[in-house]
Amino acid sequence: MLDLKLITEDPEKVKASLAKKGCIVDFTEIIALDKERKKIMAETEALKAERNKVSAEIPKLKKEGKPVDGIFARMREIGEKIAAGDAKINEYQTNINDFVAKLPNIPDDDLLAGEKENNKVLRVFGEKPEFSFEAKNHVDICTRLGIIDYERGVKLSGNGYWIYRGLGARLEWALLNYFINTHLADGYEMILPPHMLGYNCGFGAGQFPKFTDEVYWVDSEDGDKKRAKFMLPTAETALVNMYAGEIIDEDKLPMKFFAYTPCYRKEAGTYRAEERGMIRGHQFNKVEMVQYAHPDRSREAFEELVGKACKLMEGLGLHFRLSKLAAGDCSASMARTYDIEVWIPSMGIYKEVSSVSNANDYQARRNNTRFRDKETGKTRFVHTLNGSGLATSRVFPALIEQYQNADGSVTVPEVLRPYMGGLDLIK
RNA sequence: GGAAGCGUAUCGAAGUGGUCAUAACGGGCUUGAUUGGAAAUCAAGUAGCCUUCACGGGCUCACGAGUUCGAAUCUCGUCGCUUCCGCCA
Repeated sequence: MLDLKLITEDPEKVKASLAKKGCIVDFTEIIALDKERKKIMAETEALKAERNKVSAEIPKLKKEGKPVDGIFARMREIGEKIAAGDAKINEYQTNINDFVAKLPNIPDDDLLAGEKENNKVLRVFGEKPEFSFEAKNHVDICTRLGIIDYERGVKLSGNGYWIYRGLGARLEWALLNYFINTHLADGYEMILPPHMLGYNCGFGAGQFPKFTDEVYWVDSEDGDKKRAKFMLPTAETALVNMYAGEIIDEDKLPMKFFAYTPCYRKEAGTYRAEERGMIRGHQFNKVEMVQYAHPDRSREAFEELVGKACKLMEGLGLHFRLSKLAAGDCSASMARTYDIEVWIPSMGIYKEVSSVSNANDYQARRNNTRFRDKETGKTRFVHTLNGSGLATSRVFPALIEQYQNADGSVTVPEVLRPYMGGLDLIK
């Protein structure tokens, strides 16, 4: 959520910033509405002040036995005016809120405008693996090894679901454990949040109202979405709302968390045929990192999260790259996003395994997460940052393909072997 | 799922239509006094939001609606908590 003050004070600047994200808005109406709202508010509050004053005098007059009937008539009139004024203010406020809630975040100044084509590769890690044999895709390899059961996954839940089994399940679990242990070593607090969340979480994270149709809803028998629960599409949605409405001690910042959860997404629409296997599913595993940072130090927090995600990938020895996203390719809530993309040999492209973002105060404003500034004693909004660390659903196939051998076996990356009882080869 | 009770500041809690919202009373915390230092004691201070150039004004007693000249207080709805009962991987 943007600060309305920012808009009323310098609408042209906000307009230009949002345009970088491809969001074209006109603020003239909303500014006029806000002005009118303030005017009515001033009038209504003057009436309230009068009512409060007179109300305080009534018991005194009654005690003295003076007549109060005339006062009552006047007060009734004031009461009606106040009710009308409040209704008007509410109506305007609701309209303003709805408008502002739909605006995306302002991108950081250094971002290029435009979409994907303006993303910039910052760094490439490792090299594209060369195969002296005909390399296979991960679906064929996994099926042959019996470590992913795509067909029976579909039998259970339909298209977009698969079953990890045997060494596949263990490899998946090894990845997650490797991520978890790394975060623990870095001093992050481990969180296992509920997987079903209330509407307010989706709103606070900035995903609703835009994406209400792209998550799975449960327990909505009366059809009221505000009361139903949805399956979290990422642990960020939970982590970023843990302190909603609270005022945090400045000493506690930065707060660093990570959570493992499956992520549930509708991913509606048809995908290109090449997105086979586990590249895009309705349920995938992810370890998510979140930081609550002091606004003056959130850029450092951002760099830390990017560094951590890269370190995890480097540890696995995979070929990948780090990109800085153009303004229009960042998600709506985010001021800045770097993507980590892994090379999928069979597809000949890089696929996202981690997205690290700084929301600045956008999410904190939506869910009212503040801290008390020690120097001024005033409250300020925190900055929230998140990053995958990492999502397995792309790492797994990349690993299978990049580590495949001529005989169809797959070498287990060294860093994962301790988590798999020392196993070095899946065959 | 059923029944009852409850929701007031940092915590416990008083207030049952106006003179009780910076909010009684008590605890905690901060500062000061006292002390060699501490404990104990004493004193002072311990919301957030909106609005205004400012002085000031307004709002908030879980949330929302209603009754009333006036609501923390009465009525209804929603949410949450506690206890008891039922069910249960």
